[in-house]
Amino acid sequence: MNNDMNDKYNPKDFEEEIYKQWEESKVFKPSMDKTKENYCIMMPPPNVTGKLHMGHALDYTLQDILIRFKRMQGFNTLWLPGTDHASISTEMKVVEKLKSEGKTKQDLGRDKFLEETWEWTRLYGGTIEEQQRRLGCSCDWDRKRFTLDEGLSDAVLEQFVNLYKKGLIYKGTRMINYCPNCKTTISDAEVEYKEEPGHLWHIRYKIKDEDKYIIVATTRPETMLGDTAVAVHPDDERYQDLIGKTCILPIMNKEIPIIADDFVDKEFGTGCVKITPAHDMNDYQAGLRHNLEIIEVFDEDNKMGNLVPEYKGMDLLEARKHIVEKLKQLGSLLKEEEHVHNVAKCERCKNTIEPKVSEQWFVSMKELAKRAADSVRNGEVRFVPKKYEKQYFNWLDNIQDWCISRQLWWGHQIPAYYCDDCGHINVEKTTPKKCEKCGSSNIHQDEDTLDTWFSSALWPFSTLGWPKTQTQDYLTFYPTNVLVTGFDIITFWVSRMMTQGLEFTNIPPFKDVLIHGMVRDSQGRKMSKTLGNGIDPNDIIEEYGADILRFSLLSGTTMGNDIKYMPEKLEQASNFANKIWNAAKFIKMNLAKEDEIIKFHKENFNEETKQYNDGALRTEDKWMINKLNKLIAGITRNIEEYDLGIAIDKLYNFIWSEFCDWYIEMAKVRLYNGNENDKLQVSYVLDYTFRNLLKLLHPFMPFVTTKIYRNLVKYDDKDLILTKWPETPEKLQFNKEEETVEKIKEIIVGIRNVRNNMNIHPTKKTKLILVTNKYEEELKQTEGILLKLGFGTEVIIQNSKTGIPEDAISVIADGIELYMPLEGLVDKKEELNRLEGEKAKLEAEVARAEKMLSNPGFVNKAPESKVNEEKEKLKKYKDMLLKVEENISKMK
RNA sequence: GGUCGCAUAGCUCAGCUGGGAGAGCAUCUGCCUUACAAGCAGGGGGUCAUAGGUUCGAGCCCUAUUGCGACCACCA
Repeated sequence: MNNDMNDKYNPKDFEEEIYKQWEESKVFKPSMDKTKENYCIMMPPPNVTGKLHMGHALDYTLQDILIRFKRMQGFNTLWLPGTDHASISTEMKVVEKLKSEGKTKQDLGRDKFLEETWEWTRLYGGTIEEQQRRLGCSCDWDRKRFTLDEGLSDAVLEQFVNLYKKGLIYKGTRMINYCPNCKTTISDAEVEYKEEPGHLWHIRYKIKDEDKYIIVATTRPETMLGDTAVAVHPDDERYQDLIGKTCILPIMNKEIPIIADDFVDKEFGTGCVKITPAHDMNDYQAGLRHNLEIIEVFDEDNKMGNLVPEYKGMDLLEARKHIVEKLKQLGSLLKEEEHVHNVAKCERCKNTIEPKVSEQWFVSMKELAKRAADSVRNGEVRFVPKKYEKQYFNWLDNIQDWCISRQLWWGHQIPAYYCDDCGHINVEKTTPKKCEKCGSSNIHQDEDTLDTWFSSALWPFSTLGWPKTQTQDYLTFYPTNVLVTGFDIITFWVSRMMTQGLEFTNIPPFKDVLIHGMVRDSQGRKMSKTLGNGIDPNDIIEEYGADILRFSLLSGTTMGNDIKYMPEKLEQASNFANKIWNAAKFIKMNLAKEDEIIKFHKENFNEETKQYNDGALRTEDKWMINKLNKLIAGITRNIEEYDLGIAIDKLYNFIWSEFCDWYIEMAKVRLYNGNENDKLQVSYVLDYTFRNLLKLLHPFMPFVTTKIYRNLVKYDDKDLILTKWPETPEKLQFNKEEETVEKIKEIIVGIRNVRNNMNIHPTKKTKLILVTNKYEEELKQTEGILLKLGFGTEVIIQNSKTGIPEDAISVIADGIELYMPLEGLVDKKEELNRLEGEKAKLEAEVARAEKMLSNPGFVNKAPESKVNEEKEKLKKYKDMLLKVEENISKMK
């Protein structure tokens, strides 16, 4: 046994060291044992330059628990880590850095910029990996992947070329979301909407050749320069006479048509909408329907264009002021009212999105999406919890084509090559020498790169070698077993892995999708940089240790619900770790010799029948083992069903209450009585039970359990991480002994209760006189326990109440009466009070049971077992009530 | 606007297919009992949001209402 457990629980002493040992001894790697079932999880790749935050910590903890559990169960497990190149955010960071040096990315040129960015990722890229190690992640670092590494880039090219040749990728002119700050297009999924206060301006446009006006309402008057129509609802009685006429656009003094289109909401504003097809999604669609001209008001840099020279180059908000002023002067502005509206924002940088008409690359999603949705609908893939299916279906059923081209350099450059002579687009994995159509060698590659999620979508199989499908890893681990991620990423990532996985491998990339909630602060707010309310998991690991962080993230949570992060949980977790630590110290200190314990096991446990020899164990040992077996079955089922919060709380309560508070206390009787055989026997069970509890707890708190496990009896050389997950032999059942000890516990609690009530000091001990006709044998076997835990000087078991002093304090249990003679110390009045209280409780119980049993509905319709249960309770409580009443009358 | 979720002890939350309301923290009382005062023992505290319904029986199932939250769509 190691000799290093004398101090207090201090995770700093061993967490990093243990992790290093694990990593060096390669225990995280799959066994590749072909006789075993495979189990694989792909770690959602964090941004390469990211830092570990609470959401990650939760995500990785859940995965690590599942992986460690399956590994212990003997599966051939792979947990594959890696990072994502995160095109926009990484590029933005490098652009920022250049800016601080007074440079732009154009100054450097593409190649130089990419070099710079690689350098940047090398500089900041290792941070999160180190933090994952600190957290205890048991992933196979040798298989680590990066979305821009060679293999994954090849997979991306394969994907693009393949989809293009099938016609599922196309280049087209559409209205897309453009972020003026990131200077790139983004997909629908990357847009979020935020309510913002603004204004609604009512502007009148004169009807041509008439002395009438049509009034439109707009939140963006600066776009009016590009208006090419005014629309009303076709059924709107107010404007029937105007449909088909034209009106004069103020400032531009241009004639534009008044059209009817049913996208117009009659109720909103004036019921008339100005149509600016170049700068609004709906207007664009209307423009297409009515064949309207598309006039761009803004230039490339999102400044005012040259429609009105006076405004050229102006910032948009600046121009808005000028235009509103101008409209006032012209008498065209009728009203300006406060108006709260939803504004599209860039998910990455929070800047306002500018809808823009532009030529981009798209993935045609309809068919792909249908297949992805169906495979969840038909049960091939299961969401846990199920409620998140809705979100998934909602997205896929209403999907738009996916804009995948980005005006960025950091990422996979689009493998499309344009012929400068004939204009043909060549799409190939490698740079073509000649145009496939005209043979010209004047060709150039598309400047744009692909959406980051285009490569992430392949993660479950590109990491295993795809498009090479004959590799051992691919054949062994694909499809993966479970994807663990937050609900916020279902649309971005889960749905895309599903569509691409099904398209390219014909199998869903995972069987289960485990969705967890968000980690919020103690007031339920999102953790954010601007609020400054974020809790840094690295600080917690530093101060409390990884086990504590892991426990605190799981205890008292339900899968899929948000987690309010309470700092108090850290205290609870620390206390728990400390409790286990102390229990370990106690066991280590008092245990019989190791070789004797091993010998005891060999001599008394039959490996074939999985049973103990008669007499090998005492009643309380059997109670402990029986309860342990039930726990093992429960925890195993909980983990398999992803009820990890329930599992850890069960373990907490079991270890603390059943094992520490009861069994260890009972064990002291035999440890301290000077009998070597007793000591050996109880040592064996202490070690056996604790060893199994550590196994159950290991996936949740891997470090402290490993540290302690190394101090227990060594049956073999296996470290805890590789030991076999406990099983529950069906034959090893001690239900009767369990019942007996529960009965003893009931008596002991009764004794403590009474003593506490009467303020009897622990040093004042009493005779314990037990009256029973039912449990004589059981009580004899457990005398020692009663004596120690019941503060007894002597245990006397008898069949009748003869010889018991009248003023003895009584504890009445079902089938057992206990009397404690306390000569003179008893306050008769107090005791009578207490007994009256007991009596009232029992009377209530009797009344309740009688009421149920006198209800013909219950007796006739409830299951027989329930009725019998109630009958037994009634009998029991009536019996106890009788005894209490007897004692009351005796006292009086 | 559409969809979904949540409402249980002072606080944070559990509560499996309906069968006597639980945990942690906080609080109160008594204990330095040879693993642990980061502890031990005991106690108090809940018309399970509201109103109906189904049922012999509802925290749990159904309907409506109220309050909170999330996602999607988006109204110029």
